[in-house]
Amino acid sequence: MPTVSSEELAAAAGVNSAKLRKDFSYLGSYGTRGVGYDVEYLVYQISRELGLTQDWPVVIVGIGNLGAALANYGGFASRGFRVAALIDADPAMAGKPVAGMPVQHTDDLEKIISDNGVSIGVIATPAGAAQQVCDRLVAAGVTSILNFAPTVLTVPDGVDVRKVDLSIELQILAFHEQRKAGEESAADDGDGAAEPAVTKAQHRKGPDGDVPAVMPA
Amino acid sequence: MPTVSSEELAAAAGVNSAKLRKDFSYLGSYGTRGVGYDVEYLVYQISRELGLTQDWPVVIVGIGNLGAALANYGGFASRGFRVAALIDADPAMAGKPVAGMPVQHTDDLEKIISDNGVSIGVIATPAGAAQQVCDRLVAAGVTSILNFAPTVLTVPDGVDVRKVDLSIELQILAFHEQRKAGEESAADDGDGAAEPAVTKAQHRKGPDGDVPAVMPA
DNA sequence: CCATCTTTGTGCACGCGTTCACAAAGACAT
DNA sequence: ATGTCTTTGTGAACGCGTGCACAAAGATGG
Repeated sequence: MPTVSSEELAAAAGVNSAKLRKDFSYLGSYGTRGVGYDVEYLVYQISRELGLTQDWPVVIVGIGNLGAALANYGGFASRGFRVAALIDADPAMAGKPVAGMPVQHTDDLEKIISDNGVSIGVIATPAGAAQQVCDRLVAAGVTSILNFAPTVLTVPDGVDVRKVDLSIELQILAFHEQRKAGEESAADDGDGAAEPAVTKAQHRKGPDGDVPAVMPA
Repeated sequence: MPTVSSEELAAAAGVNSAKLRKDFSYLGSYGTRGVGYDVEYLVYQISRELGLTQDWPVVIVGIGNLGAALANYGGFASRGFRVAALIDADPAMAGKPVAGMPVQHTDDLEKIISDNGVSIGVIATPAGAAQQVCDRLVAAGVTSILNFAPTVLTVPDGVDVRKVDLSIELQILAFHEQRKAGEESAADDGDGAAEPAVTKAQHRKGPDGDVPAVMPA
């Protein structure tokens, strides 16, 4: 029986082994003292807790470049997601195959949701259409929405929304890039993690008090 | 002079006003006691600290659906990013316009990076090509990489990498969805934030000890 | 010029998550 | 069976971030 110790896993993941053990204990993944964790059992338990063993039908609304990219994305299937339908408002798109699947028209949205028992919807429409699409998804029974449109969606209680802003990650990189350029000496640890600008305030109200210490010249 | 108080901003953002004031103090954004913060000055300071006032030329490598979607994404320009070039390995793509810009061939990658002074690269290639592209970007002088390919990239010290996994957000939604379905009674607070599975361990090593309390039946 | 009022900036305390450290548990050898 | 060795599971301590509460600062009015 192949096993791993919390120490090995922690080293591989770069975290503290005690924390890892405590986290596992929350999931009830009992290991064997003196041996470690049964790999296969552990994988199964974590997969199950994360919902990876379940089949999640999703619909993608808005089949532009992004929608098509999502439809083709291989990572979904392996995580338990199944693209049940592609929906677009453009009549010219209807029937056209994308990722080996015909695009359906927005008119049939409610029927598609209901027929496939979809509870998760992905919105990849332009900003202007997002709220309207969202409302229809919710009305049709969708209770979780992943929003790629640059709009903040309003939803009733009980519906989860997560917004993906493709430029935020880029901004974080630019932020670090700026700091690299600003202070050539004080080297960044470069672990890629977002970190607070300064650890301790360094306020001076003196002559040049309007240029805070943390700012690049 | 239009101003805002920390109290107003905190209410709008849904956070504690003291925390907001403390955060601002780290940036050196001095407000005026009895009045609040000068809106214009505040916006400028935060923009500057975040690097929004700077011009960041970026290249996008891999102009498939996702690359094209990124090239067309409007959110970049408004955040200080400028798409300096689109690069693809397919000779058939070369010269073809995407988002009003001709796609260039991978052969010219190094020259493009250097000519435009690019320090941030976006990888939207298939998984197989990502590491190779990454190596060339780094060798050409790129020090920050945004990776959309489903691979973990290896880079030398001093280079920042951020990986965007489009299915992670979906997985978080599915996780909550699963919990909604599992325990109809114990209602989720529905704030959309990721939260720990349980707040306190509830271990029992009894007869049915292999079914942890947090697991759905 | 003084009093009053508003809002900032921050010391301090609280609470939560992480880490330490160890007892308990099981494997394995003798 | 008994002892030793390894690794888990977890109580307790530590550290850090958040929130409270208040003194300081400046505006505003009499």
